[in-house]
Amino acid sequence: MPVITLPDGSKREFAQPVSTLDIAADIGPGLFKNTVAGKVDGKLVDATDIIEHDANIEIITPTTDEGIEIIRHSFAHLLGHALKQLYPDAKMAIGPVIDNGFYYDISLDKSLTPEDMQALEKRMTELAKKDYDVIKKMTPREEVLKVFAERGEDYKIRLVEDMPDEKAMGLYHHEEYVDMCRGPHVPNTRFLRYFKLMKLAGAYWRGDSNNEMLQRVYGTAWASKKELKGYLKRLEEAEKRDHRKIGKALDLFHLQEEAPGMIFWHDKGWTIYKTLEQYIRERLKEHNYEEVKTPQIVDRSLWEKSGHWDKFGDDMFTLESEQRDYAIKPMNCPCHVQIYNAGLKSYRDLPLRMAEFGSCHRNEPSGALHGIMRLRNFVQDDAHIFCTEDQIQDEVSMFIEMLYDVYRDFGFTDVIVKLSTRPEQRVGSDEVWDKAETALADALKANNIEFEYQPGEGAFYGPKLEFTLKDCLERHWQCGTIQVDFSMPGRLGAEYVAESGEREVPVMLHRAILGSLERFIGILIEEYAGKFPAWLAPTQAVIMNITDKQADFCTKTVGYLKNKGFRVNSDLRNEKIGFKIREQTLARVPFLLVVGDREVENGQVAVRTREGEDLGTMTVEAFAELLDAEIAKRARKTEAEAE
RNA sequence: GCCGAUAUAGCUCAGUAGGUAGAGCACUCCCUUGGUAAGGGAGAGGUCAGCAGUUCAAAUCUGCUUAUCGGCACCA
Repeated sequence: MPVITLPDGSKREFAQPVSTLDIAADIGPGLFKNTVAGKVDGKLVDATDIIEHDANIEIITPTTDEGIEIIRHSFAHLLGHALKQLYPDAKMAIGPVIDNGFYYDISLDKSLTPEDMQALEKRMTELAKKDYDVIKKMTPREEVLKVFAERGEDYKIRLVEDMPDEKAMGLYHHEEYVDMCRGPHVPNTRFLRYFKLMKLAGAYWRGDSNNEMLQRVYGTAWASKKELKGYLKRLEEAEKRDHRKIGKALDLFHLQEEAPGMIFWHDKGWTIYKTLEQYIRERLKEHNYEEVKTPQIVDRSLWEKSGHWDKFGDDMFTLESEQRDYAIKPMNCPCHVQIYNAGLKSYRDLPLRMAEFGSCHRNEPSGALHGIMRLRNFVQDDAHIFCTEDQIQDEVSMFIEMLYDVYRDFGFTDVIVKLSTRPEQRVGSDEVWDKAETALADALKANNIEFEYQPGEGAFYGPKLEFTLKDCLERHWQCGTIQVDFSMPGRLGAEYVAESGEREVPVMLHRAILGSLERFIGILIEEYAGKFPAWLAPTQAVIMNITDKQADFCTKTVGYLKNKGFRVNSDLRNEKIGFKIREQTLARVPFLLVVGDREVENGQVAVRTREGEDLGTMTVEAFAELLDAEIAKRARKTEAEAE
């Protein structure tokens, strides 16, 4: 008879096999009511699954991470239940859990509309309120196939066919609706209360664009009303940080129909851009990079040699002139190899670090464009390091340090790092790949950086590290990267004279810290919600007068500060000071300087931050020092803030 | 590229029984010279994304095109 050990170490013995629900009931009615599922010897099971042997049991309640995940998963079934009632012709595909919610992919001739989504939501609520029991039945394979065949669930049958070794599947009966799942699921729909259907979208069956497109319904689900409301509120707040909205509101840039995927930078946005570029330039100098500039348009033959014409031909912008084919460069590396090749190189020249703020054009699929995060024309803080195989690890390690140092200046602490390893189609021997992958991993480990592997996701020419940042809606964007390339130097005839006197082919490391400057600025806008730290702010301070009488003093002060290299403006409009403060605050200017008769008399300015903090009155010289100090801090966080 | 939605003044948005457009903010002018998040008044501003079609009549209905948004696929 099973002896059950609970997480606190206490043991209970039962006269016959029991379920997690039975155990919960034995402990108390409150726990019984809150039992979503069980965890038997570390494995999640349905609350009704029978435990026959001695085991360690944990009871999963809605307030745990596992509990809410199960609830979300069951919401997918509830959506299926409602969908099949409203649209009996729908064929159900998959309905998994995702961050904050769930979705279900279905096949249906009719296109679902937002109104349909409301009706679905209503039906789901009605069904859940019936508090019906969800019945799990382990069902033999043949019967499962029969059930789904009767119900016309073609996709479910294909899913069963995907699991040739499984003899039986868990079928979950939601009244007349049946779904298949590994589980566990909630034992009763009373756990399914706090949710909202969020959006409709298309999605390819099995995630393959060669397959038909299904309709996907997304929902969010939570264990309590408070959490649901909190999530929706967070979403709403996050949307206010959208770089497209702020970019327009702060007059940073715009895009228009005539140049899809390409930016028109306005003065203020371009100021940020230039500051960023100049900053990186300083870092490059510190790390012994040389900077070059290469042509925008290059003859087809070079792209054929590099392999891009074959592999990415359709994604390049091409043009023809005087019976020659050209491509607008989609990347800088082949051009950098041309510079490397100009003049014989010795092993003494390596590592050779060649940087360029290279403007690239790629004809991205229309559906991929996204604000300034994904463009058809962008500039990378690109560089290529030509080195020997033995130098790879040191170079990678130095690069990682440099990258993190830069990211810290922007206040980024949450960086997702991925190591993509050899894909099926690749160049180079396994031995060299081993060496390169190990070099990348070791460099990360040496810097104490957590990372995840992405097996098979490397480029055909070598493995790569990706440094990914998140936007306001938690979408991931790759920014920094370093990639080992065994292929291109050889293809383009790069070589150096080794110590032995023999000619050898160097390895090439492609690397970028910000990635695309445009994307990085997009991320920054969302990270700061438009409140750029002083060193990046397009306007660092605005000086405003109370009445016309102080206009001259303001103009003089602006002149003084501009002379010192600060980005400062005056606001001398015939408006009340409250109005000007409001406007400049909304424009996210970090420092607002107010000048009235009192200040003029003492040769001072009254300083206020955009957060509304009063820094008191001070001399213009004192303010210049304050601003200098603020700029020098960049956006680095103190240790406490970084936590 | 695929599925769906959207496109109205500089900006944010109203405008459902088809009858040649409206608000707030911004802008211009006038009054106001006022100490830390909106002082008052007047005025100007739109080929309703583009192109076809239906109709006596189209911002409104239909089709196509373009762009944008949300996903999917892609991302050298």
